Amino acid sequence: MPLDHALLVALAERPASGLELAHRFSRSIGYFWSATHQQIYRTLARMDDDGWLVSHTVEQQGKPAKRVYEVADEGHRVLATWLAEPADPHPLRSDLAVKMRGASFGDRAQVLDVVRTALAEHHARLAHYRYLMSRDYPDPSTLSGLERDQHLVLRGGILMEDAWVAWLTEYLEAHA
Amino acid sequence: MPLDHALLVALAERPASGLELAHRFSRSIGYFWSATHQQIYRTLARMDDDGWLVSHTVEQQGKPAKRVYEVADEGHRVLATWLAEPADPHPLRSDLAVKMRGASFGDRAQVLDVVRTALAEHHARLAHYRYLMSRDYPDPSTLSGLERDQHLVLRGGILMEDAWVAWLTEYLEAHA
DNA sequence: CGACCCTATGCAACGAGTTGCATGCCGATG
DNA sequence: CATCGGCATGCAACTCGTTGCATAGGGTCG
Repeated sequence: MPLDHALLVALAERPASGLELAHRFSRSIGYFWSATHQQIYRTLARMDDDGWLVSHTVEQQGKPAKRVYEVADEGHRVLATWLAEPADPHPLRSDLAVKMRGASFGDRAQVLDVVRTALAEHHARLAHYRYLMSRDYPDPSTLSGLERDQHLVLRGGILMEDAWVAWLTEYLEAHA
Repeated sequence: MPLDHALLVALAERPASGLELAHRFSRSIGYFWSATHQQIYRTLARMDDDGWLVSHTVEQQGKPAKRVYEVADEGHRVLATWLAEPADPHPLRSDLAVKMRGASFGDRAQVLDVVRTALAEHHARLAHYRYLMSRDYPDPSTLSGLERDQHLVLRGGILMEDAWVAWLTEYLEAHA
């Protein structure tokens, strides 16, 4: 599984410590890729062992020292190779879809509540993405390279959330 | 992870053997939820042990006997309870999104090829979903209960694939 | 009839992801 | 000053998912 590669991309964008990565993954990146700090620490240690990364400790004032990782030459090679490989798209894997499909085997009113809660969540995410979009990329036509790609991935998040909102809204209307 | 519950829904719709479920999961259901036969066999055995299912062997002509599972009372209780619980939506977990974001750290032309391949795949899925839609639900307004839910989930698949196609198309156009 | 594929089930081993907990230091709050 | 929360890292145990392989019967094609 390419948590390795997601971390390589994140570290290629900017070197960071384990906890900083955990924060990034629960913010901007994390809307597209989740990971706990455990997983991140373990994976960083392994990639360091394998020579994909180099690390050094950084002393801080008023905080414990942190271990900052950056991508080594070997890591850049691994990343470039992986980027050129075909990506197999895996399906939704969504609890909610299973619940919607199975609603007639339980209390339908309760399932509709679950769907309403999920819809509110997706609305909130969509609003947050739009906020990030206007804050970070007010003028998309001027972007290039890394920033353009980041912008386009955020754009994908918006399209996905739009689709979720449309879907759940349709579901609720059909059961109104 | 709710492979358990996905199987309960599938078996509540219609009792089946392990292999039949594996086939269903690689066809209609599998577009929204993938599972290998291994996983299915193991999970069925555990659910049977736990009393969620009852099973009996069915002799066949010209084929080995199969073990058909159906949902027991306990399984129906578990399913109804689970259906009423809130569902936490987890994010994309998409290799492709990571590759698009990291494209500037590799050979961009190759990444664009990867994206083109994925786009073709999503186009194909979309066409297949539309085919299933017109074949199985030619007149959606007349549906009710289970069939209506199945229809709405397929509809969700179409909306998701639409979003993917739009996203990848935008990405390719931005890098044209 | 031998090779091969399909049905049908399953074991074993591994890798990935989750959960709970532990450590140690610092700063702030009461 | 004692406690609590945040920073920073990590161990251990568990579950979930994947991969490779095994078995055993039957059908088909050259």
